[in-house]
Amino acid sequence: MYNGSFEPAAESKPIRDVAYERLKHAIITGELPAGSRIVETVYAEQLHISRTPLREALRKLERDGLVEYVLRHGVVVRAFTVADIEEIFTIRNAMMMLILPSVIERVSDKDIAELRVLLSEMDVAQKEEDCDALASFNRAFHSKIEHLTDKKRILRVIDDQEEYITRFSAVTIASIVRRSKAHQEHHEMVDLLEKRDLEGLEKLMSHHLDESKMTCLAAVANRK
Amino acid sequence: MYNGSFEPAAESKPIRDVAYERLKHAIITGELPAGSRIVETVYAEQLHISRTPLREALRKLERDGLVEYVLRHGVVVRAFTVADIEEIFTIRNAMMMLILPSVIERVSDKDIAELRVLLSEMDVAQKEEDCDALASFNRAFHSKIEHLTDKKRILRVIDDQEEYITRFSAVTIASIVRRSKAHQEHHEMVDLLEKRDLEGLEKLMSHHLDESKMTCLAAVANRK
DNA sequence: AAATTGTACAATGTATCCAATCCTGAACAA
DNA sequence: TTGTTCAGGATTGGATACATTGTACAATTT
Repeated sequence: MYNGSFEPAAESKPIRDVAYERLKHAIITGELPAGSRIVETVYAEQLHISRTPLREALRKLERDGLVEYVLRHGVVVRAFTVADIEEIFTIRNAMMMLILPSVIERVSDKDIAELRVLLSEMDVAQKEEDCDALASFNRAFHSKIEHLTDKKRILRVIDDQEEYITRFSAVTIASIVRRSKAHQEHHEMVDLLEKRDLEGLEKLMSHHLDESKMTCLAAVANRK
Repeated sequence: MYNGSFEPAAESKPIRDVAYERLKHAIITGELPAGSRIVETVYAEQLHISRTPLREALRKLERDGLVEYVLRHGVVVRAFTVADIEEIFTIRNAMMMLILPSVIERVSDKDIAELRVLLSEMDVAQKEEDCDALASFNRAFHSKIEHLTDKKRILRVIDDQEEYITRFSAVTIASIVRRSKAHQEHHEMVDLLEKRDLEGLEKLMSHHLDESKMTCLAAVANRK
């Protein structure tokens, strides 16, 4: 079936994965707010696919914990409480501490150079107050550092948790004060990485994540 | 469709979840060893269901990380390396440390009494060298302690990781020396819980998990 | 008016069908 | 023997059809 897009063939992945990513993105960005009911027929039609692949996507989201399945009632987007955010950052912080030694051990000069390139791009976004770009660079920056580890399973836990809070990243970055402080800390992180200073990096990263948590909690509390 | 069983109605959950649990169990117990290919039609027929719910079950297993999906080739049961086991125990240990304070805080006298009942059942299994029973009691014991926390997300991470190692629990328990030592430690744990001794419990639990990891690693290494 | 029952519609649960792709192996040529 | 091609079966990907369940609301009864 022709879906109206101009993807140049390839069609490298199953349509269910496309649906999965679309829905996940919609949930993470808040386009589909907590409590939204996802009716199979509606979204199948909207994505121009049949119910079968859509349902497979929903099963994945279910295991991700992003949606909740109610027996014979379909799936509903799950809500996040303050306690959830607390836990997510707690997990993320603890896991980060577990991988940092391997990150320090494995980081190459090339990696550091690449991180500095990213930083310079972030400098621009920071100066221009382009929050969207900053949010995406932010994520790329942290992701790049995390992926220096060889601990694949721990990394996966971190990635999973980060996915949950991506929906709040725009909110977090909106705080001008925090934004400039965080930006500075990113520079410091690369410096510490270059010096292979594990202890310093542990302290800074832990602090960085704590601050991020605080801003996130404050932002979410304000929402109400 | 009538499936030949005598379940007295209820039929509380979708057939896809039954398939999911069956397959998960088969993978965890090793009935489906690493590398096994799961052909949809074969297992659909075997479980007397159609491919649709089976595929939904596979998508869940995929997100669990228990099987790997190969494009247009279906799913294959994933293998566990020594590094995987290392990481799983590392994660489990770190997460356990995060929830223990809340466990100590929330444990009631009733909980302790129930744990002591479990312990006495384990005494019997230990004396009779009933390894199967012991393995299942073991899991119940740890599960009960962990579920005393109110940190649902951290608990979920722990549960996820434990699922992965359940397939090795029988192997771990087979070691007579470790078995009796572990049994003793379980008694000590309840004592420390009763005394609300957080620090002592942290130390013991961490040690307990480390020993468990060692035994597990040794057993897996021997396999080769 | 309140409660209850009946009925139609809407949504999920499951099965089946068709299409696209991949793998295998036989046939054949170099 | 070795490589190549092509036919056919096996298997996944996706769409559709059918079955079951739940819900809302109207009609009816008390």
